[in-house]
Amino acid sequence: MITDSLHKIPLLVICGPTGSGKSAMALELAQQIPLEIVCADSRQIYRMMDIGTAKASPAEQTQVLHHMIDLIDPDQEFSVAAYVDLARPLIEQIYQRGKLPCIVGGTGLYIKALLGGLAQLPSADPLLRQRLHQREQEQGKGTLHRELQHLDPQSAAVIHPHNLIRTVRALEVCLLSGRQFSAINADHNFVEEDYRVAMLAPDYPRQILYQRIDERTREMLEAGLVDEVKILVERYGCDVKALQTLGYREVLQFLGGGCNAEQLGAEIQLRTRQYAKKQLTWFRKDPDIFWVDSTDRSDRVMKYIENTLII
RNA sequence: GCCCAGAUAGCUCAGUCGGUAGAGCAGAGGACUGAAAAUCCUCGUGUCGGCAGUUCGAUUCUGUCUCUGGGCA
Repeated sequence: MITDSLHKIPLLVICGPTGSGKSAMALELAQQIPLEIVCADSRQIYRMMDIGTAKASPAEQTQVLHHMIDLIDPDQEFSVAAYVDLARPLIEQIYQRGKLPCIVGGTGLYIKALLGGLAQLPSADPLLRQRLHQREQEQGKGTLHRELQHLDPQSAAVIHPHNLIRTVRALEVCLLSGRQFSAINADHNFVEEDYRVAMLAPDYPRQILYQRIDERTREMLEAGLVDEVKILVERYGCDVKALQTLGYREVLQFLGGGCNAEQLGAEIQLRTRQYAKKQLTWFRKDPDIFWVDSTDRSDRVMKYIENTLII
């Protein structure tokens, strides 16, 4: 058993809410352990979205190699599955190079899928989705959920009728695979274990975290977030999904005259704090995460990493 | 100084024809398997501005005081 686990690739994961200093923690650890960073961030995937996603600076990217950023254009579709497919070989290669792969990011689902694998589900079918949404519009709210109740009662019981996006996805899976969404998931359940994992998350009192977020938002606006959004809109219009990103969405409103400059800052800060809270909900339930007190200057973290990863 | 309108949850306000109150937002908690920075769910006791009066009973009616708008001097 022990030898079996030693055959697995060691993986350091730094997760946690936005603004908690995950990247800083990774860069600091890189000075002690040779590592390469694999971002787990659903928005840093996009090119041209640098300021608002707090992407690592060019200087930081030369200091330590970063992967899984700037992969696609803002008008392209992306998914957890694509993330896992791209990240897994990368992790393997980093390990072959004699470096420790270090996952850094706040997209909980991406990390979960990377570590636990994904069920054998059919991938997204934009046309089918469009048709389903249209049906909901034409035949009234609740139509799709009732349909799901028929095809997959278990999923319907778990997915709230108001949650259209998840209802559509469940229906999509049922229709494309001929099997129940709930049944395929039950077969899998995120239980693959391909890596030896140590998970860290920077820990701050909620109030301090919120202060950090407020400050970082100010910095983003000073750094030209509004101009970044303007360029995106010029090139891709306002309807691309990437512009539904926290911060970008609010700037879009501002550009449309929906609020003034002061309100814009306050609005982004508010929404970012709410997002951080949501991330905390996600990560808190993971018992494997080692929450690192930001004031802790001891070598506890290094010891924890060494013991867990056996490196 | 006079007249009018307000004062109710952290904020904006609704309401109680007299039986101690409720929405939105904020906040907190939660769900999450190819859109996840998305999407969705749950949670509302607060001297109803102070004091006095009428009343079995006042946040509600009356008086008065304080404060905040607006108008007139």
